Amino acid sequence: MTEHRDIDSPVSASDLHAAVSHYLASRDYRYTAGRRRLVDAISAAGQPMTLPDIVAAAPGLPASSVYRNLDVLERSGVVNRIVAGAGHAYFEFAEPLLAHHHHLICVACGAMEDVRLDDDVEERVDRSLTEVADQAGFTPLRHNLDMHGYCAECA
Amino acid sequence: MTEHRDIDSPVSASDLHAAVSHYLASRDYRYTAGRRRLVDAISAAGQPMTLPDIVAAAPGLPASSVYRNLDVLERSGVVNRIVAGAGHAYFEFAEPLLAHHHHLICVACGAMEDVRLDDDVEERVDRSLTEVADQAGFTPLRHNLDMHGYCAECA
DNA sequence: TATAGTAATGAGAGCGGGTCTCATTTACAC
DNA sequence: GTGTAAATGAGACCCGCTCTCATTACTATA
Repeated sequence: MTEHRDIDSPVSASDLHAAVSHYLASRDYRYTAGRRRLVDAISAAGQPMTLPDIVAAAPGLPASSVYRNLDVLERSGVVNRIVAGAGHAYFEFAEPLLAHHHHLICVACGAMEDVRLDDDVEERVDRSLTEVADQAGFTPLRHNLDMHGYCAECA
Repeated sequence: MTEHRDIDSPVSASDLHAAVSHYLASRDYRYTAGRRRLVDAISAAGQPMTLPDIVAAAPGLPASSVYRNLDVLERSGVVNRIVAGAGHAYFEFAEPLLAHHHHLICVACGAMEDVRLDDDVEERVDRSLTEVADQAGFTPLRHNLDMHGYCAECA
């Protein structure tokens, strides 16, 4: 299982399990074998995965358990759920475990690729959004910036 | 049915039907009574609507016809489908009929509000994204920038 | 105005991603 | 060890959405 990561991770692979364990423990969740296999699969992929991707990477895990544990991991801040369009949702590590980034989403085949923007662009977007949110009495948690189009293969 | 629009529309209410008719005709679609009622409902709401919202605003329209006609309107570039998370998708007028904008999405109640950012921020985001897309051999169509958090009522 | 021919409609069955239930198993606390 | 609570797995279930198909409404041509 090769460790491949398009986006630099702030957490080294060796610390990943320790970090996840800590996140889970802070919510009184246990870091069981099944959840460890999930984390391994997502870590090895290095890009957003659907449930079939995950099951393919960790065969034998029943769908109901995978969905439930992805939910637990999401609730604990370990994983983000990306609902891009029709079909399956995508999952990847959440921001503390993976650097802030965005997605190129192919409207033809659904492929999803991680990309980073310049820090100053990020900063300006964040400032602008926060300002607008304030005016609306909205309490920001995170923003979500995706680009939709055709990937290299579908273009 | 009061005409209420959070985001300024580039198309006046009186021209709306003419514009929609033109978009549909360019795809060899007809502007039928049912589709006209859909457009009226979305126009009156002035914010993204789910299917139950639309049926409530235009009672009597069967769900299958509404979904099919929303699909036709989307294919013709009249309407955008916003898949924000679990539950229903949201629909609103597409960019030529509604100024470019983004969304504040409440993670608690699912409410969705339209907001605009400064033009220069938009421009920088677009330039930055296009650059990154080019490097990946990705052909951009549009970008999607949403803020997730708690709305004024759920905060 | 009659007549095709084609698009649109409505009702309901069907699909599929995701969730719930519940009996069983596993892991932590004492 | 023992008691208690969490986690698991299998499958039924839910629900947003799409498909099918018979019927109806347009539209184009003569």
